[in-house]
Amino acid sequence: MSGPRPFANALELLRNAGLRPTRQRLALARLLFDQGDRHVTAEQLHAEVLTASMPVSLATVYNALHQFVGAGLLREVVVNPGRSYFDTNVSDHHHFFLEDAGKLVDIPGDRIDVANVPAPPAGTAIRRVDVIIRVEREPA
Amino acid sequence: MSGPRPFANALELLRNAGLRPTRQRLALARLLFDQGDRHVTAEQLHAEVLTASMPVSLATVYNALHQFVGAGLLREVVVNPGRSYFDTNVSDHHHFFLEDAGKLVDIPGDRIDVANVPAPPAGTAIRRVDVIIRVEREPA
DNA sequence: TTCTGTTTTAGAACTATTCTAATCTGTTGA
DNA sequence: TCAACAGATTAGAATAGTTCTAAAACAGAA
Ligand SMILES: [Mn+2]
Ligand SMILES: [Mn+2]
Ligand SMILES: [Zn+2]
Ligand SMILES: [Zn+2]
Repeated sequence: MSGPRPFANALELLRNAGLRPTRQRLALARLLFDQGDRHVTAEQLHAEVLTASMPVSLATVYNALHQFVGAGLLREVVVNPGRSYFDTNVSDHHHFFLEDAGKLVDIPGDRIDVANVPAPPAGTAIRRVDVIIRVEREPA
Repeated sequence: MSGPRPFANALELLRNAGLRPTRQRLALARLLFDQGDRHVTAEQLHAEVLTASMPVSLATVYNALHQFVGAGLLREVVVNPGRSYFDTNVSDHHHFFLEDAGKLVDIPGDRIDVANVPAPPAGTAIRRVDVIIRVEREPA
């Protein structure tokens, strides 16, 4: 019956991940995980945390993002050269990429079938399958 | 019965694309299109053209690559943040990405079925569907 | 508290790419 | 044949995103 308990969640999240719950990491974790699924860039998150009047350096934002990826709390999505997106949805799913707006939109994993995938090259194993559907503003 | 005629092909290719057949563009087109399908980075291609003792500036390599993409002779493949690959195979196909080696391997378009693709967000149209299968060296 | 290893930080460094503006070249048509 | 001119090339500077460095701050243990 009680609502979400943001602070406790972030604290637990970091503890579980074996990361010291510093002020900076708590602030970033709350911004990332207290809302629904998100796709953010490092600079976006940095701007957000400053706006929330919790100054965190950009280096710390990058450090935290990579630690969160390493802990399986985030995944990195590559759609654009020269800019990474970090995705709070770590379940099996795919993406629309709205090129004009630079926005990612989730496609649930079970809404797409990737069938007949050939065997990977000798000596390699599949780590992940990414389907990116690039969409553009519809011609009028 | 005659073998391939590289020079004539590159010349024709550029003419068809509405691009002046300069020495630099001819050299780059030959390197790109006279062999089978290729996936190169700008720096790789630059190194190749220098080795072929045809000095071309890096700026020109980038200019030409983008012009070739615009003309539909190449497609850009994004798998890594901070580095673009250019693909001479412009037919409908997908990729294995060997993360350890930084190499792309083609998967013919008809070898993969992407089914049940949901409708794109309102006001947008699908431009392209990219399937990237990330593989890693198999654990021994 | 004090201590110790971890984290944060400002700013420098780095990498891939793009830009600038001066020079050069391919093409055209007199 | 050769100006003339638009288009192409170039070296080097600039930019953008990210990573690195090494010094200061901090969290947690004792
Ligand atoms: Mn990264
Ligand atoms: Mn590009
Ligand atoms: Zn997602
Ligand atoms: Zn390819």
